[in-house]
Amino acid sequence: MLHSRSRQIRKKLTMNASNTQIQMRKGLLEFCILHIIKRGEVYASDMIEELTEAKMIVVEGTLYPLLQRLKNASLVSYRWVESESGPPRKYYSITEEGKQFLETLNATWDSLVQSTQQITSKQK
Amino acid sequence: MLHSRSRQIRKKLTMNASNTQIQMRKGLLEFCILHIIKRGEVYASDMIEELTEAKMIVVEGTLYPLLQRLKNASLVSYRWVESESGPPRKYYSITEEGKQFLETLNATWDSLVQSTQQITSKQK
DNA sequence: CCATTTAGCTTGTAATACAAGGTAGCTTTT
DNA sequence: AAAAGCTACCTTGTATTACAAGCTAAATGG
Repeated sequence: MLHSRSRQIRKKLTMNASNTQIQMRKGLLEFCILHIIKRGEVYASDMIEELTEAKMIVVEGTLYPLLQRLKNASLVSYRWVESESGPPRKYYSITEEGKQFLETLNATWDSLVQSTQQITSKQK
Repeated sequence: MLHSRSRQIRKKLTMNASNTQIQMRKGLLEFCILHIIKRGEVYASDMIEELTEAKMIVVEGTLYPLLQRLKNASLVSYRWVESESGPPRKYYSITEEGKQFLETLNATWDSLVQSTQQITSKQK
């Protein structure tokens, strides 16, 4: 077998609180990252820091592919910036297209929160 | 080829508002369905009706597997009930375990909303 | 030169929603 | 009674995303 290196077998997580959090987070990260980038040029570590402060967990293996998707969709752009202490960094900015998309995401999120509110607060 | 029957090729949807809504909804349906079932015995069409009223779109192909997952996790149970106009229905109820799980989901959701609020409302 | 840190990236897996079908029971129409 | 229609439940294949667990390369410090 080619990939015989010990990759940990992930436990099945269906219907478990930790998995539910992961599932609920799907799509939300994209929204949050766009908001963070919109506030000003940032690179990956800045983003992770901001998200962590807000208790929104994200790991690098999630963030980098997400940034690539945003870039491919022309919602963000980046430029290389030399660092004073380490390898160069990709600093991201939002594009006009990204700002417009973010507007629709705001509406999507608000609508979703409202729907959920309506369903979960309804009485017998 | 065995499955040569014309199954519509789904358009790639990455970074598109409609897909984002789908992604954001992930995990949320489970939460909403548990809430609906907690309020009293219901069958699939009742659930779809309630969700649709709240503008939370869901199709049967999503709902039935979800109900099976909830059942397998012992979070809900069901009994067959004869209908006056059509085939029998599965009426679902929440279990004790389901109620407890729902409590943790409430916390997960609240926390997620708060994190998102913090990130998306922050100023420069 | 070598170890460490930092930055960016890749691969394989798992979970969920959806599209687009299908089967079977019951009712209504012909 | 047969055909047509509706209702309820279910299945299969695909797409998307997040995660675990790795990797490479640049810069720094000893």
